[in-house]
Amino acid sequence: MSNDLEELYMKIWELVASIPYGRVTTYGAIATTIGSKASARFVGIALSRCYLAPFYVPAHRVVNRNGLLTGRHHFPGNQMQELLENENVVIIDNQVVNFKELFWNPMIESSDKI
DNA sequence: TACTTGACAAAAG
DNA sequence: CCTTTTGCCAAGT
Repeated sequence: MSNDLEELYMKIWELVASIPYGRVTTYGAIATTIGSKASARFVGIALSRCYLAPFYVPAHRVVNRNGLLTGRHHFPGNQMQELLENENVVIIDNQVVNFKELFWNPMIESSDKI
């Protein structure tokens, strides 16, 4: 695997790791923040391989642009939803309630604020 | 090497 | 409002 690719993975993983507790973001937003090198699809790939990350990646805080938990089948059982609920995120019908309010924009809020 | 898949998204019909 | 199309790009087979 090329180093360029690994660097891109690292950027994505780091960004995901910086998502505040109890907040969520989207694949597209991450891709936009990383730059033109990335695409929303690529972010999905990076997360599917987040077990390669040298640190913990809270992938459950990343949902699709509708607030839908499309990545849930990559977690054992119902863990994605359970993890979010542990962070006081309410989920109904595989969708994040208050998604608009809980959405964390990595471009604007990227590390502090809330 | 070629074809298919997919943790996406935006636009068109 | 729902389905299809298109762009995207690495990974798996």
